[in-house]
Amino acid sequence: MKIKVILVEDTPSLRKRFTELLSFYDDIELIDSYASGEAAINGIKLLPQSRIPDVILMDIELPKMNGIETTALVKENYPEIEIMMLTVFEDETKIFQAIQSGASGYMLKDESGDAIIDAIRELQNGGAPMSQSVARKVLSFLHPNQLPKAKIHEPEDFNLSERELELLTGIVQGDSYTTLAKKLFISPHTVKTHFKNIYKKLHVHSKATAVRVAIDRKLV
Amino acid sequence: MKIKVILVEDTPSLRKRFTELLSFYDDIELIDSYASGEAAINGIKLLPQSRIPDVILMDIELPKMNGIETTALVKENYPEIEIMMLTVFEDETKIFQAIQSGASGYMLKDESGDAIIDAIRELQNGGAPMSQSVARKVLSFLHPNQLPKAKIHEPEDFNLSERELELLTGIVQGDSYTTLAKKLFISPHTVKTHFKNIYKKLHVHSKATAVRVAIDRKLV
DNA sequence: CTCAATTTACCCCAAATGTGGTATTGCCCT
DNA sequence: AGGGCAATACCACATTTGGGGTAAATTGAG
Repeated sequence: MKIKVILVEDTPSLRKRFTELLSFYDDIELIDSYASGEAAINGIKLLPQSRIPDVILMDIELPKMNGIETTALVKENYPEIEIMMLTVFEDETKIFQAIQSGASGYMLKDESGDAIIDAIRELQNGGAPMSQSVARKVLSFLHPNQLPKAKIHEPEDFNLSERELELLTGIVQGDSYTTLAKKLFISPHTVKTHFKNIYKKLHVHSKATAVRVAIDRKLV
Repeated sequence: MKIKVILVEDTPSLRKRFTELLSFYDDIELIDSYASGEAAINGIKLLPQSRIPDVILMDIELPKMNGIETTALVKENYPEIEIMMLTVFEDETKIFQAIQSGASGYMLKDESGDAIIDAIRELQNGGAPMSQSVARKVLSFLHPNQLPKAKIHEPEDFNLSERELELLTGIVQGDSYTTLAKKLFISPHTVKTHFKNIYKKLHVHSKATAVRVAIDRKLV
């Protein structure tokens, strides 16, 4: 029995690449491909029972309804379909949301064709294929004490300065004032000063609430 | 440069199996093997800098000090060593604790030799190799809809009691121990006791991290 | 009924945090 | 040249927190 696959990808060149890739393997059958989440949702509805896919390759960065929302919708109606996210980004938030929405695989688009094919098979087989760096980040979600520190910010139009955000990120990741001071090569006094200012700007009075606000407002 | 590996495994037959396995690959060098956590801790201390391993293969089921405790100790002193757990069980609690203790790989012992070797390479390379079923379970920790499943299971030591969840909700909302005590009509001492227990279950050591974990894992 | 888990409560003490200050340096902007 | 602001650093002091104990009453399952 071939693994029935559906592709959701808006970039024509990538759609072509994956279509060709899948056609090479005779244990895999590409049922259909769609350029948007809406099209996929509607398209799958029209399929006869025998054509319901086993696996969906889902681009995260889709126009309008993105891959994460689409995944949530698909899983709602077809919980047995396995979904593999495809993306160029290894953004922690996206990874986390993708998993929450019901995806069981998360591969970066720059993986080799072989890796993608293997991942499809593994997914079908009950596994959870992830690109190496993604797997590490997933573990880090469960590992409060040493979360990855990467995090590159874009436009900082907020009240908080760059530095303040850096400090805030630190405490969200569980650092104490002193460890934060060591990490940033500044005095613990300075860290305290920064937090006094951060607290004023966020209108909070404790680390715990600062963490809460930071996460809620997606500051970090 | 060969990948320097240390093996911690108490079963002689398995120690033999892995020792032989590793000897077949010339990009991997078995530095030493130990039959207990204590021996490993002491042995590693005596190694010259140049012989500090890159990877430790750690049996979970060790006598006295188990693999999880040993891992935590090793990572405390050598955070750069990558640790791969080896076990016959795919017990959710063990998986969770292993990750918390600092392991980045988790392979079942019945994997093929090739799979183990690939996993060592992947670990060294920044990945997080996991047996298929383990990877699925890891995702399930992050999947809110499947979390209740953990509750059905055995004494999962990360399952907070009703009351504990109530307390946790309090601090996520910014309460201090004392205000929480007033709200719940209990003594501040009791609040402290609860948090000591909550921290143990969540494997955290501060309000800030507790808040982070609570939100991430959708406990509140 | 009995045992285990939960919830309650207290002691002690070290460490971390929150708040009030003041002050210097360097930078951008006008 | 001067004003504003971000980043740095320090002092002092009260409060909160974290971690080590111990131990009671209550509840629930078997």
